[in-house]
Amino acid sequence: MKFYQLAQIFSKLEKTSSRLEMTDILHKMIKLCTPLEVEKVLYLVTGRVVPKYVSLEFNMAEKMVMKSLSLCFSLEESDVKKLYKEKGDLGIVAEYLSLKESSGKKDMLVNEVFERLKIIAQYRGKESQSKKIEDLSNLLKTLKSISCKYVVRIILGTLRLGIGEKTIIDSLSWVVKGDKSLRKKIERAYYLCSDLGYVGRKLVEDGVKGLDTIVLIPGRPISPELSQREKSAEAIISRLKRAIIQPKLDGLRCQLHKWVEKGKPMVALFSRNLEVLTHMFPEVVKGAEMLEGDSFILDGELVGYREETGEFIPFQQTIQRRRKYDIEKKAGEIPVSLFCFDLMYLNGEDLTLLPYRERLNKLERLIPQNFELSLKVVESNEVSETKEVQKLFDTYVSAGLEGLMAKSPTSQYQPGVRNYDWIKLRRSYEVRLADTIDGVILGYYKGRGKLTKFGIGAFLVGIYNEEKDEFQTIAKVGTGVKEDEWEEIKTNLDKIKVDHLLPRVNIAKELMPDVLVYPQIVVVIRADEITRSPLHTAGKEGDESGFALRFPRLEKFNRPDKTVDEITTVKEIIEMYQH
DNA sequence: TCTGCCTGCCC
DNA sequence: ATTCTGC
DNA sequence: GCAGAATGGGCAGGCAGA
Repeated sequence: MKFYQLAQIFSKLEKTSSRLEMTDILHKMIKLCTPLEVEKVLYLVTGRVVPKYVSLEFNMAEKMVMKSLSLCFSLEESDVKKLYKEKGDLGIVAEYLSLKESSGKKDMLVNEVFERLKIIAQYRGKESQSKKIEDLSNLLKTLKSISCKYVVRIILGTLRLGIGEKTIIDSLSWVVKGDKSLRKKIERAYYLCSDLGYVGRKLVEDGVKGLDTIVLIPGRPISPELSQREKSAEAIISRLKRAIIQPKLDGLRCQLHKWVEKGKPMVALFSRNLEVLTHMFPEVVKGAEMLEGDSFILDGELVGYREETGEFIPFQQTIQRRRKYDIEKKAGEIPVSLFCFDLMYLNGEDLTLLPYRERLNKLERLIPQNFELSLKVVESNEVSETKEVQKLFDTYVSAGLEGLMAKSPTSQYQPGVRNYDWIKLRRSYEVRLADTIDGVILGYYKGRGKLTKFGIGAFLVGIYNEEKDEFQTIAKVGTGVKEDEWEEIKTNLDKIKVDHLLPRVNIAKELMPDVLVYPQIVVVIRADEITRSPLHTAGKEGDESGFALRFPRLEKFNRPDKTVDEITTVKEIIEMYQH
């Protein structure tokens, strides 16, 4: 298949909003491919050249791609940037620039483009940046304009077709069966092996029976089960009737594998997105080696934890353990434990099809209660009353935890699935507990993708520093805004546009908005937490860092009842932070 | 050798 | 991570 | 309710250029 054909199909998909229709287009496209092409196309549509558990990235994002476009089409970088701001999509910019160069462009095979992209991804070390830029530029010179659009988007990982893994899985079912009845089966195979290209190729080569060889193997990560959110204890009980309740810890999701190879115990750790974490947490690896049980796969949350005091360490510190160097040193400063909550495999047996209650029992037998080597089983309570859930929630929240997880005691472990078998209730979903601030808009940024048409995709929010008598930034906000609100915000802000940074407004250069405005419009911002910030200027004193909001979102645009004199102050933020 | 920019990956 | 939108 | 696509703060590490 020619890449050009693929690009045309992408173009058609992009114009389609009905998922049924997208599935139809996609499955017909797959039918046109040879098995090897299927494999490659499926990697490409997920913005990769290898399955996601293999760590080969393009290491090329918007800045690098802009450089490549400027080289390819002999433009100043500033002009490319201008076009990007205007069109909100570097793929569209590439297509536009390529179209202006009318000379006859060649067609390339999907396979060729795939190989060229793989080469680009593989460059590393000295001069790798310029090689990537040059290779992409050469590739774009060869391709037709519509192909340029999608090549650029593949590299950026934003194909924007409205097609994700789930839709691809449905399409694969259609390829084999003519309907979506195979979805569950394909989905399970995929989430067990985490290689969509392989699953696609196997299906096309051997049909459904091709999937039978895909089973749980210790050492190979599976996609973790995910949770839905709920807003109250009541909603949880109304969905689950009975639930196993656990504290929600603020760390990194981690899957632990242990197996035996050549008589030696092996251990591997994987992140939520199947990245290898093994070498970063030696204390957890040692713990797993000491544990009885030759082979198992378990699921848990890695979190900074001081055994002596029972104190949990904040996420901002725990995450510093995700590193390549100085591991032992950091391990001394920030010890972690893996708080386990599920067991998917034990001594040769796949446990995923057992009810959760049974998996949990086996887990509790595997890890002794007082096991001290950085491995613990998370506390569980099985309840059926709303007030029991509420009580546990209050307990966990007052202990400074994120909230709770509620799980159906009878559900299987469904890799990669996000449904109401697992429900999270976060501290911040409760209005009375969330941090809310009144801030003033200091400027806004152009939007990308589907927000391009509004000319705004985020805005910068400041609070007031009474000591320095200036506005300082505390968050960028780009979520919680409805489409008509985007329009309203843009209109309002454009009326108070200023063409230079005003005195008494303190913004770090990295956060400088595309459009600055007069500080006048007051907004209510909700957040989960106040954190120290290396970037935002709120409360910043010399070398001391400022403050920022964790997970900021718009609660209310334009509070006409409040004026700029009444917005949240740095002093108040510091009080909230210390609380 | 140091530093800033950029990217990828955690949440 | 949160949130919005079309189906 | 699902699936996808917008958007956030902030950490470490690689590379290029000073």
